[in-house]
Amino acid sequence: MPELPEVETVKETLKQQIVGKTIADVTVIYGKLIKNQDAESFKQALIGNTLRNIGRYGKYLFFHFAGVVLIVHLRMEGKFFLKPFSEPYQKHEHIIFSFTDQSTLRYHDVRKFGTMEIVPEGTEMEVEGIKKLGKEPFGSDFTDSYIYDKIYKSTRPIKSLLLDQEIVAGLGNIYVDEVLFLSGLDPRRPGKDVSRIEAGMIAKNCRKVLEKAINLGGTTIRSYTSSLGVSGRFQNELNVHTRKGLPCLKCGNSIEKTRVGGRGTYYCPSCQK
DNA sequence: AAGGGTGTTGAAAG
DNA sequence: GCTTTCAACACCCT
Repeated sequence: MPELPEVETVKETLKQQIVGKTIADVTVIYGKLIKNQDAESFKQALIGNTLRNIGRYGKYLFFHFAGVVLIVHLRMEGKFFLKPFSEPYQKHEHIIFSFTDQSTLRYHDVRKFGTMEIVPEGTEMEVEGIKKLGKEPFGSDFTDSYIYDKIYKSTRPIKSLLLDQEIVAGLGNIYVDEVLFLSGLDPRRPGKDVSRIEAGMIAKNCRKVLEKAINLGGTTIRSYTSSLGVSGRFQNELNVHTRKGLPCLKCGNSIEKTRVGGRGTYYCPSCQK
């Protein structure tokens, strides 16, 4: 479930549900999710600690405890479920955080791509993969010039550039397709062939798409189970993504699917040049 | 019914 | 450097 709007939704939901709870125990079933640390020291860093707050940057979640921060990336299919202690473990539940009030937070990840890492408080922005993240599309410094400077020399397709987290933090496959549709740009167009004006359209449409998606609780497609905070409604607003063969909502021509930078890509051949 | 595709990203290869 | 391909893993769809 993980692009910026979905991660934001998870963050907000979890904030309401578990901030203030104290960890009584941690059960690590699949330890490979944990980076730079063994399961035992991971547990010891958390047991007895109270969750103070939850933050987000790009697609990363930050669980703030006293002295340490737990950094989580959901990758392709990571989900959190809040369940009573008595509930038996289910398949694909890899790490269980038990709280002193008998509730448990369970990390569920069919493909096991997600990551968890504990770092000292205050060092979280220096962590590999985070320190190089680009700007999020909110805020006055996310401008046509910011985008243009990042792409104007590149031969890579504009879609790949916008998926690059070092350029825009938080966009993923769904929302990039939507941003390029609204901007009227062919996803295969090389970055060097995108004008400053068009870069401005991209900046504006990133904000538009992400804000709307956040307000609707994100997008839920191909979800096998309902997960905490992931009953999104933005799937009803998609213009191109998942709409192969359906009429373009702007011009009526058929939406096509192709492959750009190894990713499935939906676009309208007549609206996007 | 085997093979390609999947909301991601880092490492390896060219 | 910069760009492209592939691997990590399990499951769904053709």
